[in-house]
Amino acid sequence: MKSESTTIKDIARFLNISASTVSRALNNHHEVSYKTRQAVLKAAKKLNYQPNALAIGLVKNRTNTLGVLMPDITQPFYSSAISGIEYVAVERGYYVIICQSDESYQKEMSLVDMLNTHRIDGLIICPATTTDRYRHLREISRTTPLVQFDRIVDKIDSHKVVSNDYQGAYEAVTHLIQCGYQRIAHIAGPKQLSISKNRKRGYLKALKDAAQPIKKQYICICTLDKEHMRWCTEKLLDLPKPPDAIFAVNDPTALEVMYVAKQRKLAIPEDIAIAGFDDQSLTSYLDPALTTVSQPSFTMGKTAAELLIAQIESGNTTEISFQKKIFSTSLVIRDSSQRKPETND
Amino acid sequence: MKSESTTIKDIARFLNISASTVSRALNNHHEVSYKTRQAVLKAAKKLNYQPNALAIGLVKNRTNTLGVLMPDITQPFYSSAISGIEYVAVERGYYVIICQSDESYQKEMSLVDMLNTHRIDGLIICPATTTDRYRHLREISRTTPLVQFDRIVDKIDSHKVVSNDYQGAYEAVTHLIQCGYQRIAHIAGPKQLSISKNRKRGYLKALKDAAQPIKKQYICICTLDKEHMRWCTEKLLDLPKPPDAIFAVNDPTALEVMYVAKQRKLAIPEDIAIAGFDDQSLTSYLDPALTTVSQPSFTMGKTAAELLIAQIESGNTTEISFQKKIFSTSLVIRDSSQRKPETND
DNA sequence: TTGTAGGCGTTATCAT
DNA sequence: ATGATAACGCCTACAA
Repeated sequence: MKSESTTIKDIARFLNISASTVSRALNNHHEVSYKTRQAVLKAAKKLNYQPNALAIGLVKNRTNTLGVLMPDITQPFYSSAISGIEYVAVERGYYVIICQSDESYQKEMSLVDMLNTHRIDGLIICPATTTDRYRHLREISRTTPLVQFDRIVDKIDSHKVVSNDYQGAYEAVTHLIQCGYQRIAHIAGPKQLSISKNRKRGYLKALKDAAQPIKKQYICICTLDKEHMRWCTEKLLDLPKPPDAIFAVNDPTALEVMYVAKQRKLAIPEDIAIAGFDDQSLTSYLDPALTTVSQPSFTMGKTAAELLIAQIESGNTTEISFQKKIFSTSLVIRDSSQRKPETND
Repeated sequence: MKSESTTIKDIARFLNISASTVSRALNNHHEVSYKTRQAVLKAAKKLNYQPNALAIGLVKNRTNTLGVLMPDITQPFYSSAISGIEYVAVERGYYVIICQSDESYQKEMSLVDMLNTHRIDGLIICPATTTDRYRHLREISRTTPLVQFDRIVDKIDSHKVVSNDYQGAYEAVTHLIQCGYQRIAHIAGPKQLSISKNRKRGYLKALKDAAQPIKKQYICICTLDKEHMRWCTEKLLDLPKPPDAIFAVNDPTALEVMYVAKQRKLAIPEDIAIAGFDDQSLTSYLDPALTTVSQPSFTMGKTAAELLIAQIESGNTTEISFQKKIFSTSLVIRDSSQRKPETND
């Protein structure tokens, strides 16, 4: 079935010229006569010629292909970032191979391997929640330009693109405090993730700055499994003095908090306020609409691709100075955190 | 940067044997002594050998790679299908290249081209809304196994995987009728899409079977742009006799209907009922929770991959008899369509 | 069991 | 301006 694709040799034979001339004509090498170029292009069209990227990659040692490895492409934050990556990739003549690790360290490693094997020109990666060893990153970064995205490992040298998780969390929690909530809990992400650490730091600092007590039992470390998100929520709500607000490490978690709260017939935001992180597209349609920290995911994706392509095309001549781009977040205040919406109106 | 990857020649030199022996050892060719195989494997590990998929693909004319081309990977229906595809692909030793057309015919064509150029072994495709010519499909299907997914073109020979759109729509509209709604409108998808046609047919048949009048002004053909979804809703609600229920061609559309209805302070489902199609993950969190038609997207993806791989591995010996797998849907009744929830309790 | 040689489709170098 | 040739990394007859 895959047998009869035409090659430059076929074109050459068809026109009674050499394969190298055909190759040159196809690649706009200036040293080929207008006439032959036209003939070649015409023949190529007629014979339905499709270049073989494998062969080209083999000789050029370049594939014009970027790898993108994300934990879960169904999450709007990632899919929006992917759109941003694709946007600049296409513009710059690169193809994109998208992969998802499903938050599995094993799958992540095997995918990095396959991407390496496919000789991608560069990789944008956001590690899985379960990834706590980084040899695969360090190794691929020695041979392939790498950009770390969102969840990063500081000690690994590469460009990095993140948002200001610390600041975003700080603002969200400060907002809750200003709304009068007194017992603000936090469902945090796995400890090894940079975003978890930074968002938790923001949470703690906000409490501290407002002279609110920090209580250990109000902080729950979540694996980010759906089940565990609910379990954490239940645990918090079952405390003798349950929290009156929950700041969740991300929107999927906030959603589960809301689910459990509704099941318990708690009024949101009267009995309990909820805030998330990400600004996923549907959060504004929820009841009540979710207060959350918005990240410029599309722009972040674009930036990651730009850094990556720049590094690829730098030719590696000089030592690269790696950049860490930190994007500002913005707090989106909606109904899930405003105890008395529209009273002073 | 991409220079120093080790090849089988390096291993051969290292061990003072020939490259072909190394190749055989690496591929478990039974005619190689246990001793040399062990030595080769050890050396491969030590030198950190990574096979070059380009070279292998070039000689084998097989890449062990499947292409997946979807309109929009952010929609849960598609991303869930992709997960299903990946699930069986990984199991069977295939890699998956995911692409999205962003509902653009141009992008779709150029992506098909690039996938072809990369010599994928097979393709699973769901065409863009704007795709109304199918030469690219017909052409790639002549050289590459193809599975049409969800939105299909009947006249193009290939395996097909769809859900029973007609039946699903019929059941949804019948449900609305049974709930007592009298003026049921339909926001349909673009005419060229198979799913639009079939869901509309189901809508019409349900009205007919219930002896409800079919009114042209209650049917709105939508491009599936967000703006146009809202515009269609506005148009329907502005009718002298506005509908008391709207059946939307998919969940994103239903969401926009809900948005507009809420803006107009219409009570759902008292003033107007809403039903969608897809059962996207967040629809159950909405206010009110959305009645919708659920499709087994993950299983559909799995099936598509299975059919594709079977065709790839059939060796094309005999003429293939193409299958059309039609999956049953199931109606998920939630609050957006039940005029008096919890009254008889 | 192992080595040699040729080829997969393309580009690049060197001639002509 | 064009052609011949080697090379990219790997596999596979065929030969030894």
